[in-house]
Amino acid sequence: MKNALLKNAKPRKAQIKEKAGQLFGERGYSAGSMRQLARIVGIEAASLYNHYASKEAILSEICEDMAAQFLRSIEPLAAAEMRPDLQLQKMMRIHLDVVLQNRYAATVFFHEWRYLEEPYLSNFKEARKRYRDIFGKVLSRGASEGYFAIDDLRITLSVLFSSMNWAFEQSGDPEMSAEEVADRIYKIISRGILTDRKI
Amino acid sequence: MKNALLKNAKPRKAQIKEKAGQLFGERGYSAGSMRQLARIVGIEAASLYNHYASKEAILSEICEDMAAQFLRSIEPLAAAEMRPDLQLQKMMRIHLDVVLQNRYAATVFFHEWRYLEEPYLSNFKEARKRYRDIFGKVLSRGASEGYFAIDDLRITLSVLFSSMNWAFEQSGDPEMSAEEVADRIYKIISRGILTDRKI
DNA sequence: CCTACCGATCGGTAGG
DNA sequence: CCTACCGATCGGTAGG
Repeated sequence: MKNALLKNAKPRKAQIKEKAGQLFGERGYSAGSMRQLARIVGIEAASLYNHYASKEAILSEICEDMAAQFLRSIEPLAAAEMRPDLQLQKMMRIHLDVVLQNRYAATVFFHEWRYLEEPYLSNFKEARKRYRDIFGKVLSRGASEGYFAIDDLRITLSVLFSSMNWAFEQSGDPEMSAEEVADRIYKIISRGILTDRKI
Repeated sequence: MKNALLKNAKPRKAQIKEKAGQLFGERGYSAGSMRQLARIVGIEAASLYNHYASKEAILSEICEDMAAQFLRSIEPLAAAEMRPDLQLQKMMRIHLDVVLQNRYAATVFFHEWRYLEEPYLSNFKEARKRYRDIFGKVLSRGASEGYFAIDDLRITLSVLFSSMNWAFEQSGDPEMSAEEVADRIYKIISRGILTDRKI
């Protein structure tokens, strides 16, 4: 009986969230209206408010979901003991896998988080920092163990995440798997594009 | 006499464009209204339309300006004959210099161009492609001359531009010069972060 | 989940 | 460059 109630309530809410991710990802949070969202979902605009208290509540849930999924996916691997270069490569594969499997929500997560208000904004930034620090820790350990030469951790992290988060931005359809893309980016960042040839 | 007329007309229009870059960069194009812009400039909203025909006209001019400045800045260097690795490094310095000297407009250029409508959108994309191809050509030449090892040009360009265009995103104030940042990114992309140590 | 509706704000225009 | 104003649309609420 409780199940029956949830069965009616949950899919609609999840559907709203999914379509909102699509709408906000394609048009942007500000430009995508609740009426447009309602039309996509197939209900009236007012009915959206039976599932979410506000437009921002939808955005914050999308961002929180993505933050949780990124963290949940990376944590087992972050705790593993392995060579830092191999660990970094695997973490990049996982990160890009999460991005590719949530392309719309990930776009919102990367682009639209700035429309969050407090306290959502601080929560978001904190989760993002925690995630970033997990990668930072691997880089630091790799440096102290002699695997990595890192001049500036902040810039290295910036290059790492920029490369990963915008890898699927331009192309409409991904011709490559997340793993392929991850490995190609990993190769560039780990070995560089210079050959050994010296002139 | 003609000068006197221009002297009154031009600064106000340039001021609107500058403040619009700031507004659209900070709040986003959709969320930044013409009334907010008017207030920042210090005139009434209706008066903005004496200088620009529409909100989108302001956005398109900001984007066109940036596209022109990027192209104009890089072209002399792109035509020079020099070692491709050194050429790439210098081009990265120039690119980041343009970004840093136009932080707001560059933010709009990177984030808000998608709100352009035709024909502005196609013009924008074409200019961006031309600029991208200039870097692509240097990479290709470097590869064919044995300086670079490039598995996938599209991904390499994506890593290159993502790294550069989001380098100043997180930090409020830039503690580093454009040249310093460019050189650090260049080092990562050219030599990688791996040491030569083999296990 | 819908109908009916709210005040606020939007981009933009007329006319001076 | 301003006052005065337009229709459209916004996020959201009341009440059932």
